[in-house]
Amino acid sequence: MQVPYETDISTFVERLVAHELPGGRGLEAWSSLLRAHATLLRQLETDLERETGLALADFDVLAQLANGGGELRMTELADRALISRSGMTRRVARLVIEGLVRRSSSGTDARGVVVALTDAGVARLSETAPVHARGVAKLFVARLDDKELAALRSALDKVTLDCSFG
Amino acid sequence: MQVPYETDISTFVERLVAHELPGGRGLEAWSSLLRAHATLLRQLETDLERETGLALADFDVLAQLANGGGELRMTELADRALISRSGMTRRVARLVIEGLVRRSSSGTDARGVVVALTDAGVARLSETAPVHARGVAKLFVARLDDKELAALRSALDKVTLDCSFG
DNA sequence: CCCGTATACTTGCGACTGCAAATACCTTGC
DNA sequence: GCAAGGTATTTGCAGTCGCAAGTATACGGG
Repeated sequence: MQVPYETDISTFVERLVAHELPGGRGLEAWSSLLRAHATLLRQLETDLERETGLALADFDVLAQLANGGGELRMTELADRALISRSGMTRRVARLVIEGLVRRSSSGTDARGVVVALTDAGVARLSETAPVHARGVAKLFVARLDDKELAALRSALDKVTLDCSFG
Repeated sequence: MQVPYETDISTFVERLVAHELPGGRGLEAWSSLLRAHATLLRQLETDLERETGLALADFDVLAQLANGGGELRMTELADRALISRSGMTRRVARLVIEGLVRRSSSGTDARGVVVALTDAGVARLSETAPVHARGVAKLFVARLDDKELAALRSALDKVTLDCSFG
C-alpha cells in the first residue's frame, strides 16, 4: 500500500479508519470501555487476592455456582464465567484440590459432569463475596447514579454477542 | 461462618452482598460490562486474525504507536495498551522479529528504549486498521446512537482508575 | 441393532501473562 | 564526585489460557 510519508502517521491512519467509522465516531466510547474494564478488573483482582487470598477467577466460579443454585454443568459454568470449556476443566480441577467444589457425574447423561459447591466452598464464598461486593460497590456502583447504571446496562446489552468458546 | 442450610444458597449469598450493594444495585450493569467486553473482544480478535493474520494484541501495539506519532517509550506503550511492562517487552520482541517495529535507545535517557513503526509496520497497520475499524463499527458503534455512545463514554470514564502495572 | 453424527468433556500443546528479582542508568543530596 | 535511592527495562519463573485433537457417551435413521 502506498503510504503518504509527507503527512503525519496518526492522521493517515485516522483517514483509513474514517472510511469505516466516519469522524472516528464511537471510538472514544470503545476505548473507554477497554480502559474501564482493564483497570477495574485489575484492581478488583488484586484487592480480592490480597484481602482473602482467593483469585477472582476462582471466586467467579463459586459465585456462578451459587447463582445457579449450588451446582452446574461444565459447559454452563464455562459460558457463565466467560471462559473456554477447557479452561473451566482446569479451574474446576484446581478448586476440587482446594476442596471448594465437588465433581459428580450427571444422573441423566453419562457424558456430563455436575460441579457443585462443597460446604467449604459455600463457607469460602461467604467470606469472600462481601469483600468483592464492597470492591464493586466502591469502584463501580458508587461512582454512578441509577440513571447512569441503567444507561450503561442497556447500551452494553445491545452490543453483547452470544458467542461461546470452543 | 454459620451457613443457613435451610435457605437457598443463591438468596443467602444475595443477602451477604446486599450489605454492600443494597438490592444488588448496579450488579446487572457490572455483569453486562463483563459480558459485553468478553464477547466483543473474542469476536474482534478472531475476526482480525482470520481476515488479516494479525493478532489483536499486536495490532494494538501498532495502532498505539501510530497514535503516538510513530514512536513511543516502552512504559508509555505498556500503559496505553493496558498490559504490564514485561508483557510489552515480549510483544515488542515478537514484532521486531516480524519486522513491524524497531527498537532504538532514547537519545536523552540511556535507560530508555524507543519503539518505532517500521515501513513494514506502517504498511501492515494500513491493511489491518480498516478491518478492525469495520469490526468495531459493525459490532459496537452501529448498535448504538450518539446519545448512547456519549452516555457510555461518560459513565465508563467515571469508573476508570489510573493504576498501572508492575 | 448398529452406524454415523452430534454433544460433553478432557488432554496435549504451544503461547502468553504478570510478578518479583536482576540489571543498567539517572538524579539528588551532601 | 560519589553514595543512596529512584526510574526504565528485561529476565526467571510459575501459572494460565484457548485451540485442536482425543475419548466417551447420546441419539436418530435405516
